[in-house]
Formats: sequence, C-alpha cells, structure tokens
Amino acid sequence: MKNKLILVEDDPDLGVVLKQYLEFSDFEVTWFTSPDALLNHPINYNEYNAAILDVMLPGMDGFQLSKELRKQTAIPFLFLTAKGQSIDRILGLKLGADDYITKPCEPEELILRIHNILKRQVVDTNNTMIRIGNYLFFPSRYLLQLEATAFQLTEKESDLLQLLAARNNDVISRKEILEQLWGEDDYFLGRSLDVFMSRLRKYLQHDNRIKLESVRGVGFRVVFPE
Amino acid sequence: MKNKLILVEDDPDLGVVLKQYLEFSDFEVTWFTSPDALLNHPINYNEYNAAILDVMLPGMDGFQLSKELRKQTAIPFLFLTAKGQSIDRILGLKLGADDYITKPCEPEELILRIHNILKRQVVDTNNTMIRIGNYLFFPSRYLLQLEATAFQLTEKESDLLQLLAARNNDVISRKEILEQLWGEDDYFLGRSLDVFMSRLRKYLQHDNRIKLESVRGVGFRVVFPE
DNA sequence: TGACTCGGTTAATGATAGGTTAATGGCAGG
DNA sequence: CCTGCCATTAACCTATCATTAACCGAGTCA
Repeated sequence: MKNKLILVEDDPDLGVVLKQYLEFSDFEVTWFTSPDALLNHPINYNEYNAAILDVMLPGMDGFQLSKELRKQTAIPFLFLTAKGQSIDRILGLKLGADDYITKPCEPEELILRIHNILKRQVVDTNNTMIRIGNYLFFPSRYLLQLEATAFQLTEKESDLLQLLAARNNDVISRKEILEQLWGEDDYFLGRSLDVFMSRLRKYLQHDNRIKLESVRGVGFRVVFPE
Repeated sequence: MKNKLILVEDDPDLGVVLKQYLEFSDFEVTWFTSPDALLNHPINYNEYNAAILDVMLPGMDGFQLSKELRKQTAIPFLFLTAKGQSIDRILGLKLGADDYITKPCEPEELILRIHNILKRQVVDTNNTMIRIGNYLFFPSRYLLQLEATAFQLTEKESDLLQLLAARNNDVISRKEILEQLWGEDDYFLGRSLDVFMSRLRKYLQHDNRIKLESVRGVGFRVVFPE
C-alpha cells in the first residue's frame, strides 16, 4: 500500500513540484495551500503516514500548525525551512520522529528524509500517542492527559492501559492480562490486577463513554470511544 | 591561545600537507587516519574548536562520523568532499555552523572556511542566552546568573541544563539524557545523573516556579516558567 | 434466604528508585 | 610532586510503588 502524505505549502509553484515529485516517488499526496485549508477539512489523520509542513505559511506558521495537529495525531512532521531561517525553534521542539529540511532542497534529499522518518516511526515505539476518548495517552512517558490536566501513571498502570487500549471493544480475560503483565505463572495473584483496574477507572472517570466493565468469571470488557 | 583542530583524513599525502599547512597558519592539529582511530582514542572534544572530516573514509563515512561526534560535542564540522560528490546530504544536515569544501582545494580557501566557522561559532555562542525564570543562562560560558549573583557551572552541569531547557514543559527520559550527555552506551551509570540534577535544583532553588520533578521509572519533568 | 464466590476498594507494608551529602580518584596546570 | 577542580562513586536516607490484607457488596445456586 502506498504511503500517504499531507503537504502544506502555500507557494503554488513549489507545491506543484513537490506534489509531482512525491507522487512520482510512489507516495500519495494530499496538498493543502494553507493551515486553515487543512484544519477546516474533515480528515482522518491516522490514514496518513507523515505531514510535510512549510514553516512560513499564511496565518499560522508551521510550528503552530504542528502543535494543532499534534492534538489529533501522532504522525511525524517534516518541516520545510528556508535557508538561513533560525533552526533554534525546531531544535527546541519536542521532536519525536520529526525532522526538518532546508529549501531549496534536492528532491532526493527530501525523499530520503521522508523514508527516514517513516522507518523511524515503525521502529520507534517511543513518542506514540493513543487517543482514549477525550484523553491522550503517551505510553512511553506513562502519561495520561485530559486537556489541561495530566496524570502521571506508574509503569504498571501504563502497561495495563496500553494492553487494554489494544483490545478496544473486546473482552479480555484475566488470564491473558496476567500472562502479559505478570509472566505466565498461572499462580493466583492476590487482588493486584483489581487494584490496578480500580485505579485506571478513577483516572478515566471524566469521560463517561469510557467503560472498563468486569465480566464475571472471565475478565473485562473494554469500551473506549473512537 | 591557539585554535585546536581535529583532522580525519585517510590519505597520508593529503593529511601531511593539510596538517602542515594548518599548523603553519597557527592552528594546533590532531590528525587521525580513520574514524576508528578517532573514536577509540580517549579525547576531550570540547578542547577543540572544530573538526575537519573527509567524506570518503574507510569503514564509516564522514557523515556517520559526524553523527557519532555530535553526541559528544557541539564543535562545528567542515567536510572535505571530492569534486562531483553529492553535496545533498550535507545541505540537509542539522548543522548550524557547519560547512563543506570540495577538494582539491586551495589552502587559503580552507583556512578561510575554518576561520569562518570559528567566527560563526563565537558569535553564536556569545549571543545565546536562555531565560529560565528570573535566571539568565549563558550556555557557552557555563554561566548562570540571578540578578547580582552568578553561578559558574561546570561543563556537564551546563550541558545538562541546556538539554533540559530545550525540553521545557516536557518529560525527558533518563535514557535520553544519558544518551545525549554520556554517549549512547547503555551501560549503567551510578547516581551521576541524580547528583547533577541535585546540583541544578540547588542552583535554581531561588525561583520556586522552576521545577525539576522526577518521574519514577521514566526520567524527569522539566517545568521552567516562560 | 443463607452460604459461598468473585470482584471493588481502601489502607497498610515491604521493596526499590531516586535524593543528597561526602568521599574518592583522575587529570590538568603549575 | 603538589594543588585544585570536577566527574563519579559510596553510603545513607526518603518517597513512591506493587503487592497484600482486610473488609465490603453483589451475583449465584441450593
């Protein structure tokens, strides 16, 4: 399947060239000419693999735009900066898999960078972000965020939540959870798991669409809204 | 004091010529004939002012080498490329003060370039000042200032503070800090990092908005006011 | 309805990651 | 061969976390 890219570039000439070149290199490109065009367009970001953002854009610069997008997706960004533009702000960004490139740039270089960040994304489980209702969950940081407030989870809490999130809309057995998080002893393990479920429920109580129901004798039913 | 340079060049003839010419031009030169020779040699990179790296080298090319070195030092690099070699990769590098030159090159040209990157570096570092609450921080001078009083930081203290400052309002993992400041060996490093965090907290205790909280099992949460 | 089991919750406990201070040892400069 | 500086280590202390204990309510079957 082709990799899909978002391109935000206001210069029509450069936009055309980039789009054509990227498509020639077997990417599927959706091109927006302004931040607003992108933000006002209903789009499922998670279909895309990366976004290329020009730093100089009308209305809102590429960094602000990236912050907006970060609220909705964990895809990596590649910034286009003019030569001589300060890269301080980029270096200061919380760059996960992100990168930047100065323009004018060699097309080969651009393609190389894109392949790099795509590759990193697959390998790097760090910096991934999971949406759980109104919450954002960063497993590698043990961080669960609800708008302005952040909950610092412990390691086990985080591991458990990650496991549950992967089994959304499904019933997961106690046995499976115990195997995944506590090793495969089928040895009975106190009330530990229940204590952790209790804590997760407490964290997640602010979005009532989220449910961690128990299924007697089996395990738990996980219901997270999309 | 003489400026000190690292030279990595595998061609013995060219190496001799460059070294002599640079020394004639009042630089102090340490010459290595391969990337491994440099990497295996215990060396304090920060004593040096710049490194000249041939792009074509045995084992590892100059770009890979520069990435390795970047983990340990902020000195600028000057790349030697043969005429016709692609310069795309250089232009895309995240290198602020860096430059490249094609060989065969005029010695004057080389000296000129080196003086240029040294000058740039001085200007850059002189101008860099980071506000951290009521403090002013001059990374290049290892100087942390609070109104009338000044703290002379050590190099490692300064590097750590700089790294933390770049990650304001974020959680940074122990692993990442260790990789950035101690090289990416995953070898276990006593309580060193904690000792440095402790010292930074002590320096910064006079502005209670500044927080360096630990996040158990992960690393630290950095909260500096704007 | 009563006895039993399963799961929820809170508080207590022991283990361990992290904080802090002082000691150590390497190294540069004299 | 000193001396001073600095990163690292040692040793001790504190705070946090996973686990356990204890108690409760709710479901199940006779």
